[in-house]
Amino acid sequence: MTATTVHEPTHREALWELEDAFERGDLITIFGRCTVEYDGRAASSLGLGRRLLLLKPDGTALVHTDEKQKPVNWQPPGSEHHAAVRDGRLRVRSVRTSPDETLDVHFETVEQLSAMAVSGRRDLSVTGSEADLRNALLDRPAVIESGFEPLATERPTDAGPIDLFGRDTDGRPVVVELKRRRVGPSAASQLQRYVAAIEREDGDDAAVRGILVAPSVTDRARRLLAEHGLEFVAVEPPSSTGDAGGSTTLDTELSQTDAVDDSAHDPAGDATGDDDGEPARTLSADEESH
Amino acid sequence: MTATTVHEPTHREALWELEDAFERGDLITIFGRCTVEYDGRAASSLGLGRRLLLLKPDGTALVHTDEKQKPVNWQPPGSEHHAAVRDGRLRVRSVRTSPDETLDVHFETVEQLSAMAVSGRRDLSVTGSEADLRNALLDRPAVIESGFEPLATERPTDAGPIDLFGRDTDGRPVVVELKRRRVGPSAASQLQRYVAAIEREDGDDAAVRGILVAPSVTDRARRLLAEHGLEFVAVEPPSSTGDAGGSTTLDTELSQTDAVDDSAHDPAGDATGDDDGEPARTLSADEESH
DNA sequence: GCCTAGGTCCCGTGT
DNA sequence: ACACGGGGCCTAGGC
Repeated sequence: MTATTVHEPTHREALWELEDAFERGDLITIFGRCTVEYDGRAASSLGLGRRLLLLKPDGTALVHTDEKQKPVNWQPPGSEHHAAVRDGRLRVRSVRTSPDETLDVHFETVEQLSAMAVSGRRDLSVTGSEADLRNALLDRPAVIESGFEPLATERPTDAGPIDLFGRDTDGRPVVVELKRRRVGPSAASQLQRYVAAIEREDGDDAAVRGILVAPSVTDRARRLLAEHGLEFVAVEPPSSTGDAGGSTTLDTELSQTDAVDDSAHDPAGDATGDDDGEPARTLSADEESH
Repeated sequence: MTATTVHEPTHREALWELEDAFERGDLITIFGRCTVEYDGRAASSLGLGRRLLLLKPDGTALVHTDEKQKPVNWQPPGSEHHAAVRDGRLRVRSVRTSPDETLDVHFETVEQLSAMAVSGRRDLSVTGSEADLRNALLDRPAVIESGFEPLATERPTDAGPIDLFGRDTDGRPVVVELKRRRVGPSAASQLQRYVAAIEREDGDDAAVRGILVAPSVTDRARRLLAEHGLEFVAVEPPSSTGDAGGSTTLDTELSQTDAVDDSAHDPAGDATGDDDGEPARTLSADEESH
């Protein structure tokens, strides 16, 4: 039996169970009527109510209600849990330093307390991240633009690391910013920062191009891109189920790879002139690290 | 008794309990050996292990291990929970649409299943937010700069809403961006976007000033600010316990309000020239919306 | 420890 | 619905 539960314990019984569970490194759930106070980076307080407190052996504390994905109050990993009986209530206090933060949960009554031994893998492999998108594009750089040659990923600049850096067929440097989902103004600004940084650093006469690669872009972001002569290429993230126009299931082979549309990019700079109707291409990311 | 628990139930017993709990709108916890698969905006899978599944009546599903604050897998509010016995395992499936997402948790064995009726307030009042900082500054605009006159908050522009907009003693428009914590490059870019937008819209001859108000700024962000002629004012967020130099406890009265330093801001633009050692001022935000 | 940026971000607010 | 930005964001990766 790896899970022990007590119902309606006295505060003192609950305290004993808690101390034992802390000792064993168990995952602990406490359900009961409680108040919650937090003070640290901000401050908050929560009146009486039935809630679930989750205590992890790594120092995490989570207070959950019946709504929302995020806990109504919490303490990050690395905190220290302490339990005590004060003024007829069970007080569970979770504290950490740098920054100094304290979470206090005062239980008027504990309806249930459980302790469980957790085990097993906790690392999961996620597909569909921006890194997957980057790898897929490294395999098929022509999706960005026919003849695009990748030179570096995460290239450092004064303004931060560039997702993907390369050169176009004319030999002009190209800064590529990747996003796994629809982008807003901040992504446009981010790309603009990087382009400006490369222009300052390389200082070549050749103008630096900036291309935002994402599934789609908001109107405002599109305008901001245009203002700075930046470009946009629509690409669905790998493993996305969403499709724009009866897309086929993801194959390892991308269908119209070299049908990159003959419209030459205009060197003038008022780019982003791709037709709006252009459907986003879907990428697969079967091969890791090629 | 508002919490019911069954230990080591058969899958069929667990299923009955689950259906009842769904019906009652209870908060449910299931602890046992399980695998987890997710497919939707991304995709992931997680091998066998002992974990805690939390199901909320609002459709939220959370899979927690013994580490980290964030669940290892989850489903947002609005999803629909379904339970079934398949291939000798208890399958809990949480599904939502737009975007289409499915979370499957397959329990090989259920060690414990609990259902509890949650109640009580779930809204908490947090102090120390950016809005509190804004209100404090509206009460004491001289903290930003002697003679600064606030004219609008959340003023809309082509680039998005400006936190605080006003005028300096020379009548020049001032864009203020507020941050409750140390800022990096993105905040500098954000401010720059807003300043450019105001310059385009108002189109006055008077140059638009931009001031970033935050507790502190990174080197990179400071350089970016300087490049665009933007300024920085150090202000601690209200209710912060952190102090730079034996700060007093937060009073409603701010101590050296009008000791704003006589160094006139240079109209040239290579600003941000405040001495680095300048200690941040601490604000209180006692009065809401005065 | 700090810095930088991603995230199945979540979440509230406005349109 | 989408859009936009805040968050006690959290978390990972580098330095």
